[in-house]
Amino acid sequence: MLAGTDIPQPAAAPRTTATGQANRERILDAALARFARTGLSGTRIDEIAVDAGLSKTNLLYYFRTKNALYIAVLRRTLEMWLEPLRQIDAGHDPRAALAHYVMRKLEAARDFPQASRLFALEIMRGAPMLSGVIAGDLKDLVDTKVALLRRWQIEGRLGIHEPHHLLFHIWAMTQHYADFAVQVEGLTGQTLHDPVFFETTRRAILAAVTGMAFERPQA
Amino acid sequence: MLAGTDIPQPAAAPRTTATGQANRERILDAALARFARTGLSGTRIDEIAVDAGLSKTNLLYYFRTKNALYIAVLRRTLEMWLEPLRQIDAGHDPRAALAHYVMRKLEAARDFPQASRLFALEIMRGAPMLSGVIAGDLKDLVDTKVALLRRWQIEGRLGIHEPHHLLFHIWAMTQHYADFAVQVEGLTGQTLHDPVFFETTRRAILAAVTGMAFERPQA
DNA sequence: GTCTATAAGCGGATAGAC
DNA sequence: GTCTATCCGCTTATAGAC
Repeated sequence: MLAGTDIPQPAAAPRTTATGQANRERILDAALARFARTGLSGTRIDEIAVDAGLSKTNLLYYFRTKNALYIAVLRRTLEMWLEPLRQIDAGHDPRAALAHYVMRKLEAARDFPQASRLFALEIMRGAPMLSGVIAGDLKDLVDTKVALLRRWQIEGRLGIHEPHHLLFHIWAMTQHYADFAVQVEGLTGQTLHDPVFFETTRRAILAAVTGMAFERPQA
Repeated sequence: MLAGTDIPQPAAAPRTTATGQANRERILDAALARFARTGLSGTRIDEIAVDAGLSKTNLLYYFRTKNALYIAVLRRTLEMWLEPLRQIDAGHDPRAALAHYVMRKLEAARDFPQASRLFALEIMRGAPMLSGVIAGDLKDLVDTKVALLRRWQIEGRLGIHEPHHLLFHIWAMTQHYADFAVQVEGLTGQTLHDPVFFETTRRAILAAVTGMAFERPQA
């Protein structure tokens, strides 16, 4: 699942499993919510503890340091972040595959905006904890998908633009609604939780993707 | 320039102008670079001081508190952030206006990525310092441009998608290359400073915009 | 596993001389 | 305007009883 290009594994904390396993989960949930909003340094460990219904000391029993907790959150969220991209595969029609990918990513932006924001913050500060993943697992995955897109191009089933940009732009547009939700809501009064707004957004993104992938380029 | 929906004005600091005005500038530059990377809480005031070639105490002579400095940086950068959008106006052909806007935004992503990141971080933490701007100046500006886009739609010169999304997606795609530059470079080995990469990026974005704005929607 | 201290350090901010 | 010295609060982390 995660190879040598892993997020550094923090010193193991007690895993004796019991009610303690539930605590662990609640801590990770609370930590994700906080870290995704205020970042690593902007988040206080006792805020997380309160959110999780524990004392600060007790939290530190489960995760020895704030940084270890942060890394644990990053690891737990990573798969959710990578997974939708895995689903693009040669078995599908390019158009259907891209439409499906957009749908998955937009659902993720609606249902798990924190995951998007967590990685956005991490990447924006230079990805000190994720550089290995970006250069490793993510790059491998992206390279694979880019190769597939190129094959589709050669077969004439996809437009001429550089496949990397196609992926970047799908990420950019879908994640925008998670990362900048405050701005989107401030300017339109709406969120992806409104089914009509969700659908309008999805169609606009799809039109953009279609423009990149399936239309004849202009002179 | 900035109305009642302003960023809160911090207590005035000495403006006696001299060599001190130059210091002021250097502090603001250094602060922008730091804040745009590590955010308000992740940035230490003495790091900024060192970058600006001053002592921490001396920095605090010019800006009484870290927060006041942060607000000053935000204010100084705001116009750069808003300006490209102002240039879309009725005098232009829709296609040319959008192409010009994409160009401006992508140049900004290349030349002033810090501005983009600064506001991205601020918005992601819930925009505590910018909520007034978003609800005020930015909303007014966006509303004006959206109205223009709608007029173009009625005249049949623009596609059927919600104009807000057109703007959001242009922001998302262009700013992606600033905000996620580390990831883009990690995955492609390239940056917008490479003229070929810049041009390829620009064309892909334009194709997306064209898909949203000028192509017949699919069934 | 959870609690009550408490240590330890960092970083923002002030006082006051020069 | 700039420096030295210092304060003080906040936050992470530990010690050790229950």
